[in-house]
Amino acid sequence: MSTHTHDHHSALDIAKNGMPKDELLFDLADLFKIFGDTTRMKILFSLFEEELCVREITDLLGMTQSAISHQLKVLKDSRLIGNRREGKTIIYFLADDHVRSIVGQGYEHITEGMHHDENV
Amino acid sequence: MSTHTHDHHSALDIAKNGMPKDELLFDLADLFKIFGDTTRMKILFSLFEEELCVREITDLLGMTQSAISHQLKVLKDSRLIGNRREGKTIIYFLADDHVRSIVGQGYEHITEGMHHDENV
DNA sequence: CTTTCATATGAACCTCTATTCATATATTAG
DNA sequence: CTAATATATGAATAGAGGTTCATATGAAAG
Repeated sequence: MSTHTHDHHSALDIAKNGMPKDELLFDLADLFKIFGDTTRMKILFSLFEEELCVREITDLLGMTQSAISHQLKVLKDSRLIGNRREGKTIIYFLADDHVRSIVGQGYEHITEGMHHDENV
Repeated sequence: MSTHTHDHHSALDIAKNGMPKDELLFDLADLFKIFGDTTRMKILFSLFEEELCVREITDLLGMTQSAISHQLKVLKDSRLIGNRREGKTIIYFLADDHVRSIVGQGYEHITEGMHHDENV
């Protein structure tokens, strides 16, 4: 499927190689769409600290169990989180460190803007 | 609750200090929402290479000038891009390197996933 | 088995947002 | 001044996505 010649190219190479295929752009936008929702962001922040079952996340966010489950599915489909069963409960956890990296970069962008003046 | 002993100082500390204020979460989600659109992602990729005026971006993406201008405004309001006037044309450019970092992390997450089995 | 607890899921509803269309603003040329 | 070019913007439309409601699935207890 992929005819690329990269083994592990730094992320910045995407800039040098011109416009990537539409499919990649679509996938990228799709990934960031996941982060672009307050509920999902709260879930991710919750899981930054520790693994949690659905009930715990539901209580933490003060939302309905259904809404949480729906968003957990979205997050899991994007492989940002994983889960395992323990008896009747299901435990969710962060899948990898990209979540922390991505959110961290976003955090920096936002907080840096706070020190500057708005010259628009 | 928190039984972790991690000790990094960086933006990732946000993970340790518990759930941040709702306002920050909202701002973060809002920032990522910007990246969660194919048109805006294409614009950003275009600007990875070089500064471009509105007409050039419009031609590159093959969309209407109005649609592009609307999205350029969204990107500029989020301070992801900047612009300057040169005669009648207005040149747009990336505002800082957070854009590259954030998109790069997302790119890595996606491409790494390609080596694994796809279970959706 | 049936019941209870924990989570998942499909459908409907509603809000949000990206595009289009028409028009406005700004700069330069004549 | 008017005309032409380049970009911006407001309103309306249409589609996507998040929450709710009702229900289904799955595991353990009685």
